[in-house]
Amino acid sequence: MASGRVPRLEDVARLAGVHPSTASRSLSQEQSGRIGAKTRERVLAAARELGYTPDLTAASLRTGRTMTIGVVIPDFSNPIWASLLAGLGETLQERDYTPVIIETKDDRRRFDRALEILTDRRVDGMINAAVRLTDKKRLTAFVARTPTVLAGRDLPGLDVPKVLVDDVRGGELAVSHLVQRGHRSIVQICGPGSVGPFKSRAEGAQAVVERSGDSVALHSHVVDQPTVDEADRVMSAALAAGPAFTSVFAHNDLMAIGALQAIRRAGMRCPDDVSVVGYNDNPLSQHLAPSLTTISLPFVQTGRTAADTLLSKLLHNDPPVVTTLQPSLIVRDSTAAAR
Amino acid sequence: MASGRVPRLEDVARLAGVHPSTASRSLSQEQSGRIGAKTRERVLAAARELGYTPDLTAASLRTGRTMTIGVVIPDFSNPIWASLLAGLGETLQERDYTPVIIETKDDRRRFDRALEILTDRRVDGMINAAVRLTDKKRLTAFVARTPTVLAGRDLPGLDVPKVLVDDVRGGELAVSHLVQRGHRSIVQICGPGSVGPFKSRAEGAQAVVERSGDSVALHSHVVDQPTVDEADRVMSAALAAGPAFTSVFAHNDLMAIGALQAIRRAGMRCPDDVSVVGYNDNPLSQHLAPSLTTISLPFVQTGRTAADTLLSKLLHNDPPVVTTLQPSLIVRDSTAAAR
DNA sequence: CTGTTAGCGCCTTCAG
DNA sequence: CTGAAGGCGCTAACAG
Repeated sequence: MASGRVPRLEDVARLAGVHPSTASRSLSQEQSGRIGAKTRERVLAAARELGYTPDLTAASLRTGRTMTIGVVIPDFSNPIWASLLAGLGETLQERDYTPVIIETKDDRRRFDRALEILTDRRVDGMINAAVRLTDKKRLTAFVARTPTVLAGRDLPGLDVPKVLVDDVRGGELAVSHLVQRGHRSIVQICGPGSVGPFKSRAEGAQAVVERSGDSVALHSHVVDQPTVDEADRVMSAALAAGPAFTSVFAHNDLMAIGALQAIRRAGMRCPDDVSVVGYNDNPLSQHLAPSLTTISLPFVQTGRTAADTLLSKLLHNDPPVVTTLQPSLIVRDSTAAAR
Repeated sequence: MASGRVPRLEDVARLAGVHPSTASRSLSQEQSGRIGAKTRERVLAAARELGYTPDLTAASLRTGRTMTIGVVIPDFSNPIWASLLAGLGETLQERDYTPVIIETKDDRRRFDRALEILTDRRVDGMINAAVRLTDKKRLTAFVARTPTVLAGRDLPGLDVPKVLVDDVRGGELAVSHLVQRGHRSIVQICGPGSVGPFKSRAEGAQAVVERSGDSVALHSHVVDQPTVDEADRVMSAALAAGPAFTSVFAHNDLMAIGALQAIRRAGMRCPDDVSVVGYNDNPLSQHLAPSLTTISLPFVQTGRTAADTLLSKLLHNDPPVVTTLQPSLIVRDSTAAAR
């Protein structure tokens, strides 16, 4: 019943009547130039007949390359990382690299474990989208051994290629949109400060306020987890304390949804009473009621560029480059002029 | 600068003053019983000092096991698969297996490519949550070589362990909920029939209607892609044709969102004018306005059980088992009594 | 309990 | 252009 042994190179060689090394060369992309066309054809035919496909893991022992790339992300359940994976997966697959994807849940132990697993598997490189500002030490050792690209989250002082988004600018876009619509009192719901992009968004927000010369008040709240429920809690408290504000900048769309929920529960309306700006432009955000004004980030391109950058390091040993992509404001129905 | 060579077993052995194979045994879980406590301690110390960690891919050549499990899912961007991945990832990691995750986008070529990649990598097993009813042929060959578990989607006639959800029951739950609330005209938005669970949901819906003895009308529309936009399109058309219906059963939450959107745009209200039931209980569905009545599926448990089932095959060669988990109805605000 | 030996499947020198 | 030989790092048999 079981289809018997998996064929090896030797089986192909025997069937084609050549030496295994000749078979190997015939099947490899690089070396196949040095092989007679007829021999090569015979070998390919034999391989096809047996259903032979080379054992990549065995080959890696000899070549020193596993053709795997570690990919570390915070969370499968956030669709923004799905876009990143789509971008980089496509690019890696074109070069026959397979991503080994691990999620950290922004948990320190899981992050460490991820690096261990990637080390044990001898991945040829890593794309890391889950670094926190507190991870420098443990990353440094890894990075010394394995080519690494940071994607989406920076770790200042780590000298590796990076593909980043200008989150300071993103924070500016969000808050200046509100200011331009006449809002003078803004509540900001910040994600954890250990995550670089959240820190940058807050900086951008602050910069706008400062440029406005004290005419705008920014009330910032930091949550431990950037979730719907946490934002709901913060927003409810803010509303209960007396809504001296007319707008909200949430550091991601999930938190914006939490804010919307709290606003609704308090019997107020968005955007009539309170305007809300999110961040990330999650796929569903445009389908909410009201549809969410938010900051869109080029995640697919981030993934693609991160993969390109890593491959250029791996294949041509190119020097580290930092690419910075730009966010953009998407105006929808959750923001209106201040009342 | 670069931390030099990656240490090998030989380096550890030399530092500990033992033979490499002794070092190997000391580091392995299984064999370490047959080693003197002191020797073992010396080896572990040496390994720690050098930062040694075994090359899993080299070891696999000898052991014949790669300690990798292929995981095939339709789509990273759908959070239900994230839950599946969470469940199975946890379980696999406990046994030192690493998942190699590939998405198919429910595209035939990508599905084939996924199987090729997993074959080349010599994964020890596969958990496949992306089979379509049309995939039997190409799966059969793979399954003969590699232990496989089907998760969430069945392929009748394929004799492998399966962890399924009773989607017929799910369809029944959804539609009988509507019937009990007095709805006698229901629009059903069906996902592609090549995907087993969609077919089953439609069967369940039909069964309820038949049991009602022709007192309920079910108008079914099949879409190519189970997306927000497709459902919006179908729903808009249905509304334009004259809303002789009072309720909608969408085969997943995304399509329910599309339906809600179309209803809103047509100037009608949910649940006042039209009730809507979704399927899957996406994380965001409870935060929509109105919050979505839907069918909840145990995805985390599906993942966990699939991993357990596969491991029991791998480790104890247990015979194929089919586990069927039950869906449950979550009543929220998108459904009300028929007007 | 530990050392010796061999070889997993493949690719890559080196010869011819 | 093809064959011969060696070895990547590790672990499993076999001795002792």
